[in-house]
Amino acid sequence: MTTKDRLLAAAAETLSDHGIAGLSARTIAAAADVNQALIFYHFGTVDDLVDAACRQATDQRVEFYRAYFADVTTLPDLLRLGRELHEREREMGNVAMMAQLMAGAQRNATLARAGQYAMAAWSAEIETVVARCLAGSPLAEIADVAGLARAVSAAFIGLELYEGVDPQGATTALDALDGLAVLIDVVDDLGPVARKALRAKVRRRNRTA
Amino acid sequence: MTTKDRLLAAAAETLSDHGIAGLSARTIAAAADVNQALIFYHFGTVDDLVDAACRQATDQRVEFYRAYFADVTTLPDLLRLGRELHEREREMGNVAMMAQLMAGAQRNATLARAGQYAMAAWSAEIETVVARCLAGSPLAEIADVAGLARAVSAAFIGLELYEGVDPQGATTALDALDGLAVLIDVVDDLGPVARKALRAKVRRRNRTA
DNA sequence: GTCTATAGAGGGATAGAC
DNA sequence: GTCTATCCCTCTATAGAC
Repeated sequence: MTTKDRLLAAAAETLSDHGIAGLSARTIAAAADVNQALIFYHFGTVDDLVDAACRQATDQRVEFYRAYFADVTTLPDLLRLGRELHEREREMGNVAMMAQLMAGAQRNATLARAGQYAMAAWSAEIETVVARCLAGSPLAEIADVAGLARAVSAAFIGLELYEGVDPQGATTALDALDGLAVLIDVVDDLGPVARKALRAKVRRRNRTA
Repeated sequence: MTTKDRLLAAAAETLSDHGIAGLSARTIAAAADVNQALIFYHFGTVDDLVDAACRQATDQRVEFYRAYFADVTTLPDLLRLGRELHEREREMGNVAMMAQLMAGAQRNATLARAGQYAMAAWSAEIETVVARCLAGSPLAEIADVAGLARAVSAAFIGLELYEGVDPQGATTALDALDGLAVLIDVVDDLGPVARKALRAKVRRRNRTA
């Protein structure tokens, strides 16, 4: 493993372990067991290192899940995978890394670009799966899949942060969202008359919007 | 306005303006136009000041919206108020403050308590309104209102952070969530037979959960 | 590529005058 | 309560030896 790779891995790890407020060239170098000056030799600035590290970490995790996502064709399956992804990435610290990146990105142009990249990568992945699961359901006509995928990604970040301050509350929140899954069945079980009325309602809404 | 009050206001403002990474006794003191040493005289540590500031700011905003919430009795009204609240608090920087607080709270016990307090305050407020709006609807049987209120609060935080890195993406995300509102009508328009089937389905799910 | 050393700025916190 | 001055630490970044 090269020094550059050690630094990239350590930067992502430090971001999730110490948060954006505890991130520094020194803390990253210590985690990588690398001389502090090498950060500036290899990456120029700390921000540029963090930028590269977050992009790489995101690419790796999205790539890892691509195979799992490919198997998902129904919304209940997707919900299960979503919860599994939440648990696993929580342990891996990847969502935490994203959350801290997003917090730092609010007033930092370099991190903002990295944050946008990471959100776009996850959203695109989620979008294709949701679109596949919704094919044939009346929900496909109701939902803006691209927007929904972004909303889900953003909500993940918020839930991760909430879990950090109130784990019990976060569990009840996730359970409540799970519970809403029956709504999907309701729409899918709609008879032809009700479906037609629904379609008309959606059309009316889209015209006024 | 006393020095203490100036510091409280400046701390909340600095947190949203500079982020948790740019927060320091010196930046807060500058924003308050107050001598830096007075932070430690009045609050002991910077964390304790931020803690008090976030609690006070949250109390004030929740109190401000209580009257608006009291008028809301239907879910469409609630959605409108939610979006209005989102816009206004975004300008006021209150959601940004919350988001930065939550990011800092992940590895800081003092901020974690403040974060938990703020989330609980908003969630409690939202919970009572949602419960009122759902009264009489079959949704009341499906939804865990307490958990849902927490999920909504957490999602707000995530959307705020997302908006900071990709405003356009955040708008499509919010629009997509708005679009799902027709699902509420679908359930409310269900006939008695479908309602009974839905109730049975929910009971079955709750038994296995 | 990697190391030590250090410049120069900014950080939390305290002492002590007023 | 408020001020100045200061201690001592950590920060980013660079210079220069190896």
